[in-house]
Amino acid sequence: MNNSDSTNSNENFLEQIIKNDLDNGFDNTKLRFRFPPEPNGYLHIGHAKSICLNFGLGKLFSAPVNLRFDDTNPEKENIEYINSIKEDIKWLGFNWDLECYASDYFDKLYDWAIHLIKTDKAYVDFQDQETISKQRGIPTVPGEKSPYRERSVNENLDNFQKMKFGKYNPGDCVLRAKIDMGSPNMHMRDPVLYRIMNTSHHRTKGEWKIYPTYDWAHGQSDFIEQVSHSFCTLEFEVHRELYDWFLENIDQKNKLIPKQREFARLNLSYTIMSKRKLGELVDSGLVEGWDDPRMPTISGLRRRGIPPQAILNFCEKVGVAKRENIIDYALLDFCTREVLNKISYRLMVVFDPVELIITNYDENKSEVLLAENNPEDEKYGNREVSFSKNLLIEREDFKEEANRKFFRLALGKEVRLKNAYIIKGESIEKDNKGNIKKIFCSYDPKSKSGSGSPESLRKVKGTIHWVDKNNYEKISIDIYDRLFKIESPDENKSDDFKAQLNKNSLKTFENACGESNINNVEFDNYYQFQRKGYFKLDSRNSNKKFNRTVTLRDNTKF
RNA sequence: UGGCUCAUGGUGUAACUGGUAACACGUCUGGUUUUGGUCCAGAAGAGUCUAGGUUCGAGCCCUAGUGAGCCAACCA
Repeated sequence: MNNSDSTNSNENFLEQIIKNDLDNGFDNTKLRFRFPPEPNGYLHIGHAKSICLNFGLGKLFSAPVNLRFDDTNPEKENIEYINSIKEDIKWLGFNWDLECYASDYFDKLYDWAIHLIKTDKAYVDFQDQETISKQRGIPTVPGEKSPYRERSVNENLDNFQKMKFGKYNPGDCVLRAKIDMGSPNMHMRDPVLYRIMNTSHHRTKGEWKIYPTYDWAHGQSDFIEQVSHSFCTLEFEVHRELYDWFLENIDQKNKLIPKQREFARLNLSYTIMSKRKLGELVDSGLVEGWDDPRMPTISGLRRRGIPPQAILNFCEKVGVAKRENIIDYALLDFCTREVLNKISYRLMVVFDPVELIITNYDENKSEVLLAENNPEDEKYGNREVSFSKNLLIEREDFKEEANRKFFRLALGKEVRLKNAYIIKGESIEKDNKGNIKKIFCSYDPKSKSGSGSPESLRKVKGTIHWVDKNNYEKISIDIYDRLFKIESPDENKSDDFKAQLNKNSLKTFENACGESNINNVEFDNYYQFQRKGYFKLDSRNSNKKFNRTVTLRDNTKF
């Protein structure tokens, strides 16, 4: 399960940056990383990449990793998201050092803002948002200065304090850094540090009327926590100049200055990574919730039955670089199967049953047969499965006439019943619509599986699963397909991304028939329904509903 | 006055301070198998965006193009 010796042989460019710093004399005891989610939604597989990266670096360099909630926008954030984020990280198996909140630094941030004003590097601007936006210009044309830009320090101090104490209303004014309206980098054209909001914050409640922007809060939070390396995704690359400017201009000396570096975010084919869009799917009821098994959220993957180790392996294989990418969903499937094959308990479940009658089997007889729980690991032991004259098999496992590529049951053809006997198709009975109602076959009494008899050792091409018609349990099964019809729905910038949804992403089998052992399944275990795929008990329903995690690899060619 | 970033088989990632491309997934063969699973063996598939340059030698360095992404929220 842990292929670290083969996959870790190449270090990614962020590891190389850290090693270079170490080689150049950086004190390795000063290494510290952080994972800084905004609590405005649930974490998804893209965040998993970042989590694996940051916490993985922590493990590699024996350095602490903080969990920091970037909670600077109370209008979008809430406690439910905070709790889900913590749960997901723990489920993935990581432990953070400090649990931090940007909101814990609001006082310090305020003091630094005062310092910026006093050093004539920030000012209160009373223009409306639209005017400020226009003045900022466009990337190819320099912006123009705000008429409030040259007000006196005392005036700015006074107004900023009034902002803080609620003397102004939202939209009346903002605090801006005084940097360079002519910079080719738009983020340097006097960015906003504080805006006024009357919204109550989930942690500071009504204490603040002003809230810091991302740019003003993030780097300083890294600094306060003495994070050595602050890794974020590519879109923040243009923010780096501002990140560094703030750190240079706050009144703090002789402390470690964090280094921001950027890597490419993860994209998965046929799904989306935008928290906003995922939230829209939830709000519009198009999915059952953030943890809908079709969602690329960590909670969705968990509910679907993907084990945490599979996600860890996936993130390892995906790598870390600066190139835009779309990862093939097949890679996630591979990682899932690789882990599940080793740890899942096998059961037999018939999804779409048709009756099979063994003509030469005694009507009053029944047997208890032995079946392996996991052929990959004998420690999983065996289970007992009941067998009788009347069975149920998968409708698609029978054909009246079959070509040479069809390895299953057909008239005149032999096939093995998994864990039981070799049978031969003899005849069928149809209803007046032509649907097959019953399949009659004969069995070879000496071919019992595991008996060791020459007959049991005979080579027959196909093996099919079955359940005893006199002893089975009805269960419900949800199977899933890709959420979107197109490979890269996130590329669609418009809001009608929902039009690209795959309407057939969910299919339910209400009347699947499982061997009676299905009564003993446990929620924490993973299961393989033989020949059908991997399944997990659903977390929101009774113990009779399963989610299909992923199919088995299938080379069927007929 | 535009700036920044990226470009290697179908996909993703490698290739140490230059020595004619490797690994994984996927695809295709064959073998084993009481899961058309697993496992085992093997194959095809890029000559590294283009054009120049430096060099004995360039995927790596330089120049110029081309293509893609990001930046003009009081979002993060």
